[in-house]
Amino acid sequence: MAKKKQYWLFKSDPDDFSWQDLLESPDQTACWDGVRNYQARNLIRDEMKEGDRVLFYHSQLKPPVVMGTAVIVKESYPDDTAWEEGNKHFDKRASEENPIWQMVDIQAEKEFNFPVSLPEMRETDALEGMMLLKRGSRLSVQPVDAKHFQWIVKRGNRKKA
DNA sequence: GCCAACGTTGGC
DNA sequence: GCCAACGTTGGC
Repeated sequence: MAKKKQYWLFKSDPDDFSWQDLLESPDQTACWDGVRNYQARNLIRDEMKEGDRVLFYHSQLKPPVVMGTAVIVKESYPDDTAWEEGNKHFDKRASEENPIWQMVDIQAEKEFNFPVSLPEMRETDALEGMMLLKRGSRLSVQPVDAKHFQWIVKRGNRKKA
């Protein structure tokens, strides 16, 4: 059953995992491990499909920016870092039999000519209602409307002067 | 570095 | 099941 393509935004603190880290990964592909929030987990487990496109967002920067786009290349499977002793995201309740947490793999698609900044997005009427722009929105993986995704991609990929 | 918003924990 | 305390996220 063909499903309509969906769009997402993945946040990452670049000190933890950056766009550059993704580009330097084998096949420019990495597993998105360490998500420890149920709402995010449910999106990963139930909603994300191979071929869905992703905005790769650097949080914590001044200003924060969307760096480029990626594609989901592997649908959800257990996040084994959850039961890896000493891992930053270790969860003592998790095990191979009861993984609790899930992850997907993403592959870099295109680096923007111009990273699109948060303040720039905030002042854009066309992005009205976008989850990222809502006050107190901390969800680290979140759905993005197609029209919002397309605006950001167009903006990021515009030709350099 | 500050702090608001949010999710989780744990006592009752 | 409520809710206060706490820890974390993340913009500023």
